[in-house]
Amino acid sequence: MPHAHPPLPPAPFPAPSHDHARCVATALATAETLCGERGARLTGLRRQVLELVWESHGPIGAYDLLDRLRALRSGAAPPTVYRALEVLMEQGLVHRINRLNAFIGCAHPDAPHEGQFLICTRCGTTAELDEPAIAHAIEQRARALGFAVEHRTVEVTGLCPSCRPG
Amino acid sequence: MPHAHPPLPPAPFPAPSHDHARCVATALATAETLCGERGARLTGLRRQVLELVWESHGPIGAYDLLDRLRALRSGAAPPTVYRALEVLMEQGLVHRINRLNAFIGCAHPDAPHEGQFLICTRCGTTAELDEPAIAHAIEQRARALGFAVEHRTVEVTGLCPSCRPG
DNA sequence: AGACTATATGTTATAATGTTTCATTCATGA
DNA sequence: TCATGAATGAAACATTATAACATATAGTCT
Repeated sequence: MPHAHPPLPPAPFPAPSHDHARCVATALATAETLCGERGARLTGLRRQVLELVWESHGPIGAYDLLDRLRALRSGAAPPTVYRALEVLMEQGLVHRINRLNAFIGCAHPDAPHEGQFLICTRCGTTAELDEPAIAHAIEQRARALGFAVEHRTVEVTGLCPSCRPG
Repeated sequence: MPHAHPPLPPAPFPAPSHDHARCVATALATAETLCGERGARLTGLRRQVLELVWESHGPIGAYDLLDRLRALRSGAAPPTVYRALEVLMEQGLVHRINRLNAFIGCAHPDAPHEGQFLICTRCGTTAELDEPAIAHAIEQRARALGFAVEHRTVEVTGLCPSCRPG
């Protein structure tokens, strides 16, 4: 059994009608497991924030998260959200989309990585890729210039299969 | 003479000691020419802002620009800078680095394009690439997923040749 | 030139995003 | 149980960006 893949994450662009509650539940369960293995603490607050991030179908801003969090925790303030997000990002459970000043649940949190994102400008649905060809193309050119890569940000906007005409 | 290249822009990572005043002068002259050809108006203000952007060796934030601009125009306010930057970006004379909330002069303003950036985290020097292999790797994967690309953001941090050890 | 028009800039206020600081609470282990 | 460090609460503040409206300037037409 050379390829014992873990259960596959949702397809890059899930059907608009998919059972998103299930995505959320799976993501939370995975997060619990990973944090358990790592000795990281997925506290009530962090779990709530992660759940809110996942409940959004696309990237969601910190202040939108804050609004939603306040329904659960009346005293929530900006640092409440930002601190939780910081930990979640450290654990690779959430990614930041710089272009949008927004956050999204990581589709492949098992191993640390930096995602590559395809962001639909119409419906907001965002697919996370982890495409070696892209990373290699960047790495190769950087190396040729003597540049030692630390972090790669790849954020692509456009129209997802459901939104594009034709 | 099949390849009548325009004068080459500075190498991706210019030596720290290079004559930057010359870079600035060249960039401004090019901007004048391009705007003239296009019927775009490179006003005094826009020219000043473009010059300030170029005078910085790396990406520079809008409020840093504003501080410097105020030495030239006492009444300058945030919109003064942002509006100038907007026009300069429309003309492809300046790029925005989302990761840094900062702006940088475009190295190849002749044709419209989206740059790919290698940003040194130590000295701030930033190289602009326009590497088809990177764009193609992204394009190909997107196409395979049925995603129609509009804009590509590629921002890579790391250490430039002058700053990296060894 | 004079009047008209569109563009550009000045000015003030405000929105949106993100951080610092210090106090308090909570979990954990000696 | 008490000491410790981590997590959260709470208030203020910093940074980045835009909205709205007034004024000025440049280009055009007659």
